[in-house]
Amino acid sequence: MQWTATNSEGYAAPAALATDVVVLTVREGHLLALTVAREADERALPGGFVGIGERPLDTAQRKLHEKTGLEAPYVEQLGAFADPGRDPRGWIPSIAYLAPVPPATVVPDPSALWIWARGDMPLAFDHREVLDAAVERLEGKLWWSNIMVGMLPAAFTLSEARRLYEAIAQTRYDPATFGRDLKATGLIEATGEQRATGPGRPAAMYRFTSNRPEWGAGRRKRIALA
Amino acid sequence: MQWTATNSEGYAAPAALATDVVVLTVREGHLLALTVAREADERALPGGFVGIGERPLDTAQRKLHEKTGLEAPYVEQLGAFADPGRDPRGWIPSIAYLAPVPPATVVPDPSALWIWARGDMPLAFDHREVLDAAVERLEGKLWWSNIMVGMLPAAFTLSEARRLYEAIAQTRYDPATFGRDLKATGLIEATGEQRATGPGRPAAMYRFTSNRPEWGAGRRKRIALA
DNA sequence: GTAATAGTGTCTTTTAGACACTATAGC
DNA sequence: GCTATAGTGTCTAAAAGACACTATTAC
Repeated sequence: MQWTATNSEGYAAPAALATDVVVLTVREGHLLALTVAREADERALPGGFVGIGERPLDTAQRKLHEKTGLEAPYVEQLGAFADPGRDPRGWIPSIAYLAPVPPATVVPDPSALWIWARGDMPLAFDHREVLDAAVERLEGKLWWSNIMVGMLPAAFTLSEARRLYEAIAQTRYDPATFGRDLKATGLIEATGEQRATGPGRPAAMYRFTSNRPEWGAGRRKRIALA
Repeated sequence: MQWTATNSEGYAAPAALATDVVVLTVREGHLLALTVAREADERALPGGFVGIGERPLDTAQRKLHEKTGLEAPYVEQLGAFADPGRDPRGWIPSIAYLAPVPPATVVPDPSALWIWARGDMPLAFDHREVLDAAVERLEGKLWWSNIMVGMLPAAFTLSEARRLYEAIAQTRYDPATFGRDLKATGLIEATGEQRATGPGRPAAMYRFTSNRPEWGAGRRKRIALA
């Protein structure tokens, strides 16, 4: 039995408006996406229904907070997914969001599971399509925007950034060139702090200058082809 | 009085799902957007409601056909606009689409009016925001994708293409460099035909190799800053 | 001292911009 | 011939990649 809705003008209306959040991070060189259990052997992206009078972005941020405890990170809209049949419960368009989060993020939800974002694990609804779009968006904006402001800690070293960028672009960057080019985007600044972890010269720390979606000066970087 | 809807589970639901289409073209060096009359002194982007069981992209293409008689051109999703209050009629999320069309396009609708896309004419709903997003998308993808396949005729000369690219990027391109770089995207091919218009050597004709959204090899091109 | 990580300088390759030059048309 | 548009070749400038070298830490 499907959910249905009729509006006050007498026409069929969507049964609800959903949001889905693609929470991405990198661990051990792999790009991971957060999934939650749905039914037997079926996993889905975290998400929920938009309440009446609620901004869909707020719904997405609320869901992100519930799942990860994270407050601030970067969230950007990926697009609408609204083809008929995408949700077996009825006519439920979904607005998908992309939220990169730091590798250290702990997810309290016991049903949560990080999966390989580039794998082929089947997902509920049209969530595989949504996830693929999210990966493509992250790759495409990597060197052109501050999209990584959500995945890097508030202050980070260039080595730390380089490891994340390498995992996303699926390539290796020369440390010297990487630092030069990331600074050249104009999106980061030195904090003045330093951090030493074990042996070796302490590394200078940097931060992104903005949390809101911004475009950088842009350098072209090679992304490994599938 | 606002439209409302309640679903079969007893919860408030969106009153409808809309699509809005940003139809863009270039005339006399200016980027233009198609608007239609709505109420007294108020203009809006063309659009309409998604029917139950209909793909929103099909709704957008249907509306494009009704307004311009155009069948094939490139249509890509811009995103969802669904903040509360965007439509005075009630809770009506909209999925916006971007459709570049050829300069020669004739719009049969007598209420249709081309406005300067970069102007500041106020529009109904949140359509100014939608239009601004469309312009930014077109600028951003200009040199990286086949997004111009909709705005150029099926076969075009490099000069013809250059004039459109210049209007969108708001800059001047060296004819030699322009041709070299457009070919280098790998997105166009020679048709083998030639066309002479008045004096001067006849120009070779080219076409895009695909009508579906594609990414090119990509060259960086400067976009004039606002 | 050695090993490990961070950071600088600079040479080479690739890409983009500028512009002189050639080609083919109408008149 | 002259003018107008199309197209080629090549020099220069800017950006990206490679890599040698220096710097600062733990041990």
